[in-house]
Amino acid sequence: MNSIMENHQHRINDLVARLRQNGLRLTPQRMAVLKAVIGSQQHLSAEEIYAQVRVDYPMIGLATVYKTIAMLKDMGEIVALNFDNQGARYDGSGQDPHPHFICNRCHAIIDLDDESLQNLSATIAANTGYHITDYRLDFFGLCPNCQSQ
Amino acid sequence: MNSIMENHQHRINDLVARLRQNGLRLTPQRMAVLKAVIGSQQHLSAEEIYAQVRVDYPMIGLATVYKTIAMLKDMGEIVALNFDNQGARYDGSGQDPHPHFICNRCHAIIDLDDESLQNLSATIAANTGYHITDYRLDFFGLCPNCQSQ
DNA sequence: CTAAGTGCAAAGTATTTGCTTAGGA
DNA sequence: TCCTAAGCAAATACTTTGCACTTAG
Repeated sequence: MNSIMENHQHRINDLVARLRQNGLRLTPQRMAVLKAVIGSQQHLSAEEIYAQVRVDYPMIGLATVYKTIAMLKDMGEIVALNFDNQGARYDGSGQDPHPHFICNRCHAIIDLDDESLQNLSATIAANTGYHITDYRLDFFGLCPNCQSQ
Repeated sequence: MNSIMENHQHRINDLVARLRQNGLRLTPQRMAVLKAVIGSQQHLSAEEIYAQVRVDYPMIGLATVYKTIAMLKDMGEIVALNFDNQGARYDGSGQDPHPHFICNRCHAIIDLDDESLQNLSATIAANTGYHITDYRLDFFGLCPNCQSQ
């Protein structure tokens, strides 16, 4: 078992425990949505999650996907990424807040993790007096593949 | 005339020139929307712009406001800020891309301009090979006023 | 004069909600 | 058994579009 799978297994165990703690139920639909989101390096839309979950659970409704997404957001398992156009994409990487790069041509969303950004919030907070709890940073441009076309 | 007003006047002159260049018309509605957005340090929503413009132009339609906003976006005069909930807010500051701070309690949006962020894009671009043309950075937390409550 | 813009209403998206039935604990 | 969650459809919120009339250039 590789480290990514171990990490997923750990998160699933953790999720199960926290559902029980809060009197929430462990349903197949919830497991399926969680696995779809955290099992993908992509940043899926609600429709894409829906399509993927339907492979194994053809009876699931889109509303259930949205409700489960909302629950996972509340639990801090996933993060919604909204952009100016279209609907949200969901980041299930489980990492602390991190920047993203969005390619304007192929629309890929790539997780970034640059050391120089780790202290970003602290620096701003110190300079302004705001109490910062979270941030969102997106870069837009062309990925290497699209640059060469 | 103070520097803010001079700056506004300059932008309006510039806008008029560029409208002419592109065969677009200079209508009272367009002027009113532009003035509402750039004349406010706030980051207004479409509805707020609509309400403000209606003071002087009671006949204007919301669709016209949206169409004008779209035009001003295309011209680079204003920037749309989308968040996870509700509708977009518009930044008419005319500055290069800059970070924002959003208070989770009073929902104020404040323009930031920290020196240490100026070279952010360049640093990331150098480290990753992506060609970065733009960025969006939002900090979330509590403003000083809301911290004390 | 004439093409672009306005204003209205209708259509589109993305997401949420209400309600009845199903199914975990 | 009991109460939360699923599934469906209807509702909502924001924004865009189509079209006949108006108006800036």
